[in-house]
Amino acid sequence: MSRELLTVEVAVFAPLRKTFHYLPPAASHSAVLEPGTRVRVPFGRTVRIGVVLGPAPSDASAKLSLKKIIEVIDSSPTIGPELMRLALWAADYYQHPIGEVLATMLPGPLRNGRAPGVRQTIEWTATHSNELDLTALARKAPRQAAVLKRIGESPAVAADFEPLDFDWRRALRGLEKKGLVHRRSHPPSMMPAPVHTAAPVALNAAQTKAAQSLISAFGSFSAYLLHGVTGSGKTEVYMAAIDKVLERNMSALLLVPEIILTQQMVARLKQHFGDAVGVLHSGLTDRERTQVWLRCRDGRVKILMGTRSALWTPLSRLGIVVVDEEHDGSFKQQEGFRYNARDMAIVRAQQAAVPIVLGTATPSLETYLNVKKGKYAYLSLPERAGAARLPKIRCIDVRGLPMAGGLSDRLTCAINKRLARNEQTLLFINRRGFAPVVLCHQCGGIAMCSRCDAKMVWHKERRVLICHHCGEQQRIQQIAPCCEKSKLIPLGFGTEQVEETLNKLFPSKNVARIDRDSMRRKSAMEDVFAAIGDGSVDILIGTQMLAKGHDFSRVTLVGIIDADSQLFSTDFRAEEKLAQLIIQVAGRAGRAEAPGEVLIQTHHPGHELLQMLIGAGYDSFAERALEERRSAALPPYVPMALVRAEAPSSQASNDFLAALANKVKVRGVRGLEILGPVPAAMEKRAGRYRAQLMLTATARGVLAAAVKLLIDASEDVPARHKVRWSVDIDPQDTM
DNA sequence: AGCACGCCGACT
DNA sequence: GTCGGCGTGCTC
Repeated sequence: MSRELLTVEVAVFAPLRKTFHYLPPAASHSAVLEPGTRVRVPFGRTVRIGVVLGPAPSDASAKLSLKKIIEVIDSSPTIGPELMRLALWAADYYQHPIGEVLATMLPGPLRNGRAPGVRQTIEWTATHSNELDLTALARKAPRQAAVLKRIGESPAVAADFEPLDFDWRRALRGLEKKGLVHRRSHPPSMMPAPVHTAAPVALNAAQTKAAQSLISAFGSFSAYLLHGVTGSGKTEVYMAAIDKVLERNMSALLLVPEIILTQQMVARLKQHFGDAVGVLHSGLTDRERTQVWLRCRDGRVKILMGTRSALWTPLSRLGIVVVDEEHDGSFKQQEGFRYNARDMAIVRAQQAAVPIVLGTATPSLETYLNVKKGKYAYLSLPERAGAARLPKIRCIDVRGLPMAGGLSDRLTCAINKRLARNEQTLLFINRRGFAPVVLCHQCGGIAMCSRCDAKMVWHKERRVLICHHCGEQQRIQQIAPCCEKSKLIPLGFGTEQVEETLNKLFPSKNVARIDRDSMRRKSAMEDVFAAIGDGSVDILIGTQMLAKGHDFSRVTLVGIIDADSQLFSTDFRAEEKLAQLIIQVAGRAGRAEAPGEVLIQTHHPGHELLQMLIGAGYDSFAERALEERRSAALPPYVPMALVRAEAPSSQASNDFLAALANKVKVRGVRGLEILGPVPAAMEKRAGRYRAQLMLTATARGVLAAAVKLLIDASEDVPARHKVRWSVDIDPQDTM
């Protein structure tokens, strides 16, 4: 074999748009250097981790003096052929360095070259050695007794003890010492395979039809929009399809937006599928994440439910992909490797030749268009399960109405009615804190962030002013040292203020607030949701955080306190997002027999979007919005890319982007439109000045070529080191 | 991204 | 005379 054949091409974990060639380590045989294998390599003066892409092209390394791989970390590829293919596709589509793409795909420890240490699973068995006296034990050591009771007849594992809200590990140690239990550990692969015994999911006619369509599509790629209002039972359709996937001994990938808010779905899946369910979300430790990843790869997890990054998890014999709430913006990663997990899920399904279903009550305009073009099949669940009816949506024209702390008296009146009937109310305002603007009565000054073009938000409870963009905090006293005795005047209102108003208006009622500030304690969320469930909360006030996923069965009134700020945003997706929010929150009301009502406070009740949405529904709104996008030549009709730059000076960002734009313009790409450079909507953020270049094109290929050209051209722009810049393909927002 | 090389200002 | 500022260039 020739020497060249042994050299391999490696994607080093560095943000470089190049790959590097290495010789195998002395002791190694080339056979183990398959694509996807992790290696430790000398890189400059340091050592880095990288992934083997394949044999190096024979001519490429001729004139280079090659270094040797220090260590081949894996005995078999950590990134299998399917995910390697997806990674290469994504790196090309998003024009992102392949090394960084591969690095983001892996859980932290694997990214750092740690060996995938498989944790042993420990099983606990009761010994029953000497007919123990349970009542005596219960008196002396109630916790140990409770743990022992859990073990019962069959061996128990950690998950069985999780519901116990005390230190059960300690109790187990105690029991072990007494010889009442003993442990046995085995590698997970030795654990008995999870048996799927659940009864079939009960479906109504529409659900059955939808599930049947998915099931009949098994074995080849096809995409579906499952369009169903909240409460129409999309989850049952997924579950019924997944049941059939499991019957074929295949696995399922289920992507969701924000898992903390989808606890109900996790619970239902676990109840139905038991141990075959794995969950990945941002709350896990590195270790937990790696364990789930390994369990998926080894086929122990058959149904993986997770947020964005779960997309990159290896699953043996993938049978179906589900993206729930596909319209949600959180599927798009907003920094680094800016991929859209929903779009990549389509590609993954395509490459794996399996069906994919996108579920939502409010399809994104991208998905709508794909249905119209016939690229996605349309499945709908028109009814709400059970007797529940959809709520009425109405505007409150607040012009000239008396307002208290953001609440019009008409809204207050509606809340009062619910309180009298012992029903719950849900109020939304997309601003945390007490007041978004603070004015000094003495000098008229408005508290601004020193590092951003943004106003400081008053957080009354914490007695600070906070910048919501960079996190900077100022103690209240510091804002206007010249006017120490001055009264501060709050302008506008946030969740804290609305909460205060509600407490004043309804002193005998319970008001709960849900936003990032009130949920800082880890168990806060569970506590509040429990309180809501048992009816001890009368009014709930919160940010969008509240709009996702959770069902509140006793809510009959939803109030949107301020729709106006989103009606007139400069971002081209703002209206779409607001429409989705309104329909999504409407889905939170009136689940049971009691019909719900949605009230939107606005100064512009005649606004076309609101009229359309309320009068004709989301579909009509979407048709109309698509028409506007078409005439404005915006996505989804044209592909778009954004080049973002930030630097310590406004000029540096601007000059750099202008230089890039010129380099591309000189080449005269046909069908390409370059807008900018323009300053970002909030130019200064965290002390850096931001600007952007917007590229649109008549076709994907044109856009891709232009972006490639631009990236190549950046090499000869001397100012490139003065700015931090990135390419964003299919940007979620253009601010 | 690191990391070092390299050429100009204030210090034990 | 040095220590260190961050501009520039490279990493198989």
